Amino acid sequence: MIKEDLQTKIQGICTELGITRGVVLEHPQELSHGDFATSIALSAAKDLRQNSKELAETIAGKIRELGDSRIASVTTAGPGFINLHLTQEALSILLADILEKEETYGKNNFHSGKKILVEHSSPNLFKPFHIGHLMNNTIGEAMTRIVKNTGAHTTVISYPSDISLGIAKAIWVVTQKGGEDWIVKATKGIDDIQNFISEAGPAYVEGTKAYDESEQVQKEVRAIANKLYNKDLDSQEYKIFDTCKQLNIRYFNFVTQRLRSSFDSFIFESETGPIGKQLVEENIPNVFIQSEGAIIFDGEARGLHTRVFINKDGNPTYEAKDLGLLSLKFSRFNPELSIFVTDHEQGPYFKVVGTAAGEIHKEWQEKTVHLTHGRMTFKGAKMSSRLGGVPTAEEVLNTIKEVAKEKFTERSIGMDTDAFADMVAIAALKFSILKVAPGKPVNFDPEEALSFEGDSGPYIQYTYVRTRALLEKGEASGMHPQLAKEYITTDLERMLYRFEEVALQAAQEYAPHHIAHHLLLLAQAFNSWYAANKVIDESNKELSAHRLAVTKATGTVLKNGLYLLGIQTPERM
RNA sequence: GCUCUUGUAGUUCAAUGGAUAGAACUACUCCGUCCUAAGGAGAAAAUGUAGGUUCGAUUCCUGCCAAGAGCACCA
Repeated sequence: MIKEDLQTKIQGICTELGITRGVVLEHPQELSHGDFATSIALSAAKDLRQNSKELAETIAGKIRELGDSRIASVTTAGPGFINLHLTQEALSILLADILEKEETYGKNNFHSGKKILVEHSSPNLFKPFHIGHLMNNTIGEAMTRIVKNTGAHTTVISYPSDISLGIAKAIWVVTQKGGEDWIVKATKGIDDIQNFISEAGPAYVEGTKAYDESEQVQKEVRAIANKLYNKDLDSQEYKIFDTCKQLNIRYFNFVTQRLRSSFDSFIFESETGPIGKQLVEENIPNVFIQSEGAIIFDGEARGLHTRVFINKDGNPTYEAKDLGLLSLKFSRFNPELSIFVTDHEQGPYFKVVGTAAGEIHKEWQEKTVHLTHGRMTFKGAKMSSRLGGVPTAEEVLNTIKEVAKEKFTERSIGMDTDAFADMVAIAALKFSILKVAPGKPVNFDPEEALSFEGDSGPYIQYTYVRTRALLEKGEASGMHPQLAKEYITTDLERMLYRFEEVALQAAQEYAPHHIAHHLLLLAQAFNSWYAANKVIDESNKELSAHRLAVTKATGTVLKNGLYLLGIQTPERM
């Protein structure tokens, strides 16, 4: 990467001058200041007891002496900034690199060869996949792709909750309705997962209500829960549970596929309890201690808060189950880095669990990275839900899709409108999540995301489509993308090569929004350039060929960038 | 109460301690165009508050104010 290369060279010069600080090269906000800039002279001036302006001039002189053919000019500015301008030849080489690599452009080897495990989208089976999961999936999928882009071998898993009192309640409802017979009816006797979910979705809520209202129901539900926990495979209830579980998993796969994400494996909550419990018991009293009849981790003694791992009844709590999950992750997949994504609210909770885990196996804590995302809040309660005000993922997607469809009928595109509307709807939603820095709450304004204007996924898709249309038109006129030997560089060309750096930064900081932000800047630069320059000009074929090459490079970067965000690129819209 | 997170244009978001705090939406002025106007150009608008560290602070530290979250057998 040109940035790293130049940085190393300048670092060498600075070290010779006795500067001990690390040189940081950045892109000045103002493009006219140059392609790269460093403020090393400003920060080092005091150490060396020198005037910062003079020091900047000294360093600039040494950089000029390097005679690097990529550097057009080295200037100093203000109190001691050093600005570098790249030569047109250097930019040409960078552009040619994009054109040559195409879909592989933007890859790096930051995690080359490493085994990385990612867990996200963990659903509560029997509860609908809701708006929160949509957010979790979007971030998890983007991080997976970004990490894969660094050369890692990734394995993606999900951790479905398949056992709880709540699930026993849902099974009770299904049993009341007629058990297996009802399931067959609800699925219309075939594999209609969607219909099953819309029929069975309310069961969870109904079960909770019935449970709260009747002691008899409570007794029956507990009996069911026992059968589930004890894996009473021959019981009617367990069979119903198993059928429902399989259908729910099918549904989960169905929804996540619609979102363009897939999973290599699952670890179920029902697997983690016994393992977690055993781990806790094996580590008394060095990690866990008895307190008030329960087994706890004394977080307060470590500056955190205390949590119960095994309750008075001797059952593992969520804490112990998460410990079991960690254990399974490392024993099954042996990752060098394990990433998982949850709601931001679980941050303090996992800090405690992580600390406890670290006292059992250091690597469990050291190799685990917890990414969190904020809650999604709504502006305007446009999307209703039968489930206590929390819209399901499908309700959200379908609402956006409908609006997208209306837009397309205006345009009348000659292709499958339905699939197409889905693609754009998902882009709008995902982008509105991913343009925000991680960990912050997302204020989702359906109107804004649906407007498809400004900072949006569809805006970038549209820009990409524009590049495709130009290239097609060029081909039709017999003009092929070809960089000119000499040309006047534009801001657009100077932005394209930065994508490599951005993709790396996103991986290093676990921050997909850097990519989203860069794509917006690039799309804007391209659209300005497009408005100011006629790309296909029959009277100047050489210039047209060059501009087509720049267009092609832009399209490549936009496409690769959207891919890393988990967003599809249409060829026409 | 204790702990943590967050306060940036009217709104939604950016900004590894650097140059004139960058976009988008909205309101305002233009471009009906010829390669896709889901576009482009222009003008207006912001760092919660009081200190501190620094050549330089939206960024680091402290107090205050405001919002959100977590804090014992739920998940």
